[in-house]
Amino acid sequence: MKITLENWEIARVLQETADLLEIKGENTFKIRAIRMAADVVESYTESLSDIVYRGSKDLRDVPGIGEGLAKKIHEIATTGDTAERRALFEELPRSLLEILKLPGVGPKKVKAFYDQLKIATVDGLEAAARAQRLRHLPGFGEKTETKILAGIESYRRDQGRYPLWEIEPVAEALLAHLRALPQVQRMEIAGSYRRRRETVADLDILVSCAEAPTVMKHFVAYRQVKSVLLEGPTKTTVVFNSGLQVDLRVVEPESFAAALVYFTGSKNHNIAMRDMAKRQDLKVNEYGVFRLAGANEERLPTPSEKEVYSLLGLAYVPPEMRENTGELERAAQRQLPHLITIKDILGDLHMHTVASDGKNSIMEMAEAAQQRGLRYIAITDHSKSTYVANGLDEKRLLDHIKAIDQVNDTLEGIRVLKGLECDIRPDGQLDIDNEVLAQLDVVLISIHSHMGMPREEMTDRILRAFANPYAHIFAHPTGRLVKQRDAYPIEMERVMEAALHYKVALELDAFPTRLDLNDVYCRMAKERGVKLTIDTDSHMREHLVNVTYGINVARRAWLEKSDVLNTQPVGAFLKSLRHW
DNA sequence: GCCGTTTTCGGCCCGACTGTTTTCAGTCG
Repeated sequence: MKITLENWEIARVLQETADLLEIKGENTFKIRAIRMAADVVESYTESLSDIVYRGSKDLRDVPGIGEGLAKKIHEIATTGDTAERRALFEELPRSLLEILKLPGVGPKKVKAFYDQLKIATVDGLEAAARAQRLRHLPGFGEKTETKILAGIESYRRDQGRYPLWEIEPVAEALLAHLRALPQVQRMEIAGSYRRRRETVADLDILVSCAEAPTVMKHFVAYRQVKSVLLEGPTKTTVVFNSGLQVDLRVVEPESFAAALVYFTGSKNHNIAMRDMAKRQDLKVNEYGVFRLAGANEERLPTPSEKEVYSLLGLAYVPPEMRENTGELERAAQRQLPHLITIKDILGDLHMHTVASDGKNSIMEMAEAAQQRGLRYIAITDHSKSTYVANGLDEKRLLDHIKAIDQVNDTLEGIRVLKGLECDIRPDGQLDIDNEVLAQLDVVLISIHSHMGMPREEMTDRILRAFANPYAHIFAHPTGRLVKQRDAYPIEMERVMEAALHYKVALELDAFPTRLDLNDVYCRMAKERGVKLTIDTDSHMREHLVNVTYGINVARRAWLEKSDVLNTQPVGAFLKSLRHW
């Protein structure tokens, strides 16, 4: 039977294999190779399942994948698992993987607990620690026992990764606290926060200051700090009352740029960059760039991040691109894309009013958009199938069209387009008559019901909707909600092919809980020549600011102005619908 | 297990901090 796995599902099997091999004590470089391959798979913009079934490409052409991993991936794509992983699970209980997730517990400790005390679960470990049985193991002591109990507590309370939009105000407040110190020269939030990932696991704060101890003291005294995990002369780690972990690193001013590159990461970007440095007899670390000459090393000046990259023969790489997904090769060839910015967005094509489930009138939304500098918007209330949102039927929609015309008659400087967010019924038909759709400027189509359909049926349903000549833009294409709801299963390769065929644009819905399409799929669309739109899906005028979260995703997907339809003036934009 | 202007074997990024150690292994990022 043919099974279809998304790339992230294949990546997870590989990561688990790596975890198990690590507990077994296998060669660390082999493990690293598997983890690297898993990361490559997860961000790969072609379906590996598809490649395997079609035989359309040699997996060994993918960077980081050679003979062995190509075989493993083939096996996973066709059977869902590997014989190797099954054998490992015969030997080591699955629950060990959970122990491995505990902070401060790595593969060596997991192995020691299991081999010497037969501990296989987090509960078992907790009981052993409470009974003071861990301290007798060689290399362990009383403090380790205490730390493990604390680690278990934080793991149980841990909410994992936090959405970026939730963390931003927390981060800003902390920066304000630190900025109050006159000794602080430069300060930046680095890590995945700066790379603008949709969620972050912790905050990495970088400060340049000649008096590190003063900054550390001030940091630890912050009112949100609940406990201190590590405290050294240059690095301190604390946990906030909310459970968020925050790292502070203090460096000398001359090292700030190199440290910023290092702490922004990602890890794989750093590894690849340092590897490139080594080939040029250079060394890169968080203190600077050094030229190696025999036993001596000469420190090269790095006043800015741009200099750090430049010394390695690279163009400056924007933080959002630093994921080791090909950006370094492009930087070496001076062929980095010119990433889209918020200023490029001239229109917003997805918003609701009091006519369906919005909080403001057409006029209020238009005025708010105009204040933000937009040149056009589309009012796209729900259609009748979304009855929980008071969706419009044909008659109410026709009245709404008239109301939009009236706003256009009275408002200068912004154009309000007549639109609809039209439901795709389970059979793939749109739920509003074509003769009414024909009177609209912009028709979004989207799925709000029957999300549990099997992958193939769901894909067929979407493709039938694309065939409707009045469908312009497929809104929030996967239906996922960040950390709340997985995407409904679809065959993304087929959806993209059809989008290109019918010239239906795909939406990047910037609403912070959606961010749909995500970064990997947006990049996939760009590579296939499928156009996107970036819209806020606003339900009140205050939501219009959320476009910035869409820009975050777009930049991570390497999108340029030309990839996004609503960067065009309104006339060109309207002509481009179904004709890009 | 991957990879190649040191190539098909022998390398594989680099450093901070902790706890248990008398010089370092484990963990983390």
